[in-house]
Amino acid sequence: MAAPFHLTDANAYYLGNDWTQNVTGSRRRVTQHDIARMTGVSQATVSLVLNGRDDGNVRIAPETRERVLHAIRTTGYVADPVARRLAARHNRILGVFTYEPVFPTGTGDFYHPFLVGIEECAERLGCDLLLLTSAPVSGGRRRIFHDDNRLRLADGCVLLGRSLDHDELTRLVTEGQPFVSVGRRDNAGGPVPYVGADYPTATATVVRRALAAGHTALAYLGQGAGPESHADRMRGFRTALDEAGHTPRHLPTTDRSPAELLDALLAAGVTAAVVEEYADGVAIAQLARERGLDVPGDLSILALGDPTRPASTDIDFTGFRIPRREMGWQAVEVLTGLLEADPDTVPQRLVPCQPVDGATLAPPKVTP
Amino acid sequence: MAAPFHLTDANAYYLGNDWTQNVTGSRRRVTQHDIARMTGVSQATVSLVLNGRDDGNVRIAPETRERVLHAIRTTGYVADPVARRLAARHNRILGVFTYEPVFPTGTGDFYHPFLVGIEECAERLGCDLLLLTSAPVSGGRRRIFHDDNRLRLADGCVLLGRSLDHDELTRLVTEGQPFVSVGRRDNAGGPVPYVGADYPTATATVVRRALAAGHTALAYLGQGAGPESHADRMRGFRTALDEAGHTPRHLPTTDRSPAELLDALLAAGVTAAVVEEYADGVAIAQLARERGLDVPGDLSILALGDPTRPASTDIDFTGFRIPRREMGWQAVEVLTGLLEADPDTVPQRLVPCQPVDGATLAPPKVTP
DNA sequence: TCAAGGTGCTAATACGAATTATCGAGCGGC
DNA sequence: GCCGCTCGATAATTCGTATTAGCACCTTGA
Repeated sequence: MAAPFHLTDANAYYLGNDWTQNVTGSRRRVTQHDIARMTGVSQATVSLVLNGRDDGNVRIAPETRERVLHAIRTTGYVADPVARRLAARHNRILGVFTYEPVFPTGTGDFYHPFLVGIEECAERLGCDLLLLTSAPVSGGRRRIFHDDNRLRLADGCVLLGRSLDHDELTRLVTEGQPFVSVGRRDNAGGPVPYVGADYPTATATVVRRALAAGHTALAYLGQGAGPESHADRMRGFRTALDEAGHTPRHLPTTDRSPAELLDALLAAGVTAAVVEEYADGVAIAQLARERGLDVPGDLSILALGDPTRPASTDIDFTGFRIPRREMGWQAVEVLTGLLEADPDTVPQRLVPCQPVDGATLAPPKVTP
Repeated sequence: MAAPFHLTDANAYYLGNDWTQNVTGSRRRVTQHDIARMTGVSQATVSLVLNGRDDGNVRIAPETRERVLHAIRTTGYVADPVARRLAARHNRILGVFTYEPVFPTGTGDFYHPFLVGIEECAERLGCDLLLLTSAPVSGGRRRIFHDDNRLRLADGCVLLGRSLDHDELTRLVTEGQPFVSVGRRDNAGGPVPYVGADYPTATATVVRRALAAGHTALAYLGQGAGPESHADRMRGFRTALDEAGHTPRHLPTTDRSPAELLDALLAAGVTAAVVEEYADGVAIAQLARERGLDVPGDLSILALGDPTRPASTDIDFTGFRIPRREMGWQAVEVLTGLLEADPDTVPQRLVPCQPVDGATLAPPKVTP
């Protein structure tokens, strides 16, 4: 296969075929130079007019300005963003990098809400979004850094992903690449600008609700370690229980079937299960009901966030919602703040999660 | 200012930290010029080595090549994609323009499947995607052309939208902007490269199934005109009925309530309704059932494509599925084909729709 | 010994816009 | 008539890479 896109003067662009050549037969786009020649001024003047410069050092006669603007209007000239970026070092384009496809096919469309927020904010700020889809996959995930990395085409970059690669993060920090991480937020060769969900607070709040309902035997189901998102939930869980003077129990889920987990819960006399992974909550709840248990009567189940894996259920879990759209929005805010070196921008943010009332929390039954 | 490894109070450190400066304190990246000075060669040589040029006109001594490569490796030099693009006049970036937000919040997420296909193909081809989100809204929709249009950053552009603006399309053609329209496909000041769904064939197939089931009184519900997607369906409908020698009936939906439509259908003795708009099918079916009619026993309903407006129902309509993902994929293929001026690329394509068996088609009851 | 040919590299320039130092013209004041 | 000043615009340079013409040097061969 011939290398696609190898466009030199020898082929597409300049050869002019029916499909990419314009009606006048010319193959070059209009440049500032063209405008300049048309209006009898210099390229510099065109640039100055375009940028509305009219300060102390630079003055353009209104008449000239009008002539130039008119030519621009009639030719439909638009500045080449690439040249602009090279010369001015910015182009109001924001990169978006994910470690998985941005538009996943699965139902558990994890990135979508983030993108909604990112797009909303970008649109409001007049920025375009560059999806770094070309990053080659190696070792099962996309890599930011490779031989033809186009990150720098954008002014800065939003990183989306449940597990960002630590080394790549480090390299970004080291190279001074402006970026914001959505989710991941530990240091990597320096402080990392991030927008995360406030899992500790949200988890603690949920746990306190369970405590208020009368539960004393609560267990945390999940890893409780590894990614910050997990460790943070566990931390919130611990905090709330410690406050109340109850023992925090931890039931690791790795390599255990829902049945084993449920058995373990019941054997330990747990009345409220706090599940890290939504899908685990679904499995446990279904199994419990199949066994004739009442959820939440016999067992309350609290879900720490929306599904990240596809999980279909009609159960309305009590817990919280991860503010993904809001996080996307704020990520763009942080990024543009960094780019403008705005001292008022807080570059590390935790966004509160939204509590979900749901129907899986009830006071524990009093053991006879 | 060295980055501390342990932060007791991270916030204290944030103040005054330059978040876009790299660790060495220098803001400048390594350039080919730097490499050249380090190795005692010229910038041109570095470029030649980097591009692996070693043909008739250009020769580099293996020893020199190694020296340069070594310097590149130790400095971690990466070519600036911006400068590269400026010189090469292409950048493997494909623009994606939609007339509505790319990531709609509504449930009827119309663009998503297209985007999935577009991204898949772009990833395979090593292209990045530029979402033209900064297009300002005027007159209720986004405009491609405006004073700070960034379309030209991309090599070419995929146009998504149920109703592309004819004038803007014309301008794209006139200016010789490489683009592909997904959906719309009439000429606009010249032939328009497009990827569309094969509505005529799909509709005719559905109608033939109804005919095979014994229906003879079929009616087309919908505009049947206007956007090509509507006109095409109508055409397929007509073709299949003409073939079979039955009268094609048309029931325009504009300004008519579902009740009126159902009344009209029944009054005309129609046994199978072929609905242009999924949502109309839902409304009619529900109403019919409320009135005690059996769907499909008393009335078969055939849906010509997936919902474009949000419509929730548990009815499993017989009809066809629009191959949106496939269309997105092929749009990228066409676009890159145009860019490469590949003579083998067919720049106007109709993709077959996937038949859906469903449960809303049954033989008509024999009238006593 | 001199032309022919090959080898290895560089100087110069293009790409398109942004920016700065500078220049000429016009004008008023003394 | 000259200085100083403002106004209006331009030439020249920058950004980092790609490309091409051509130069200097070497080796052959006759």
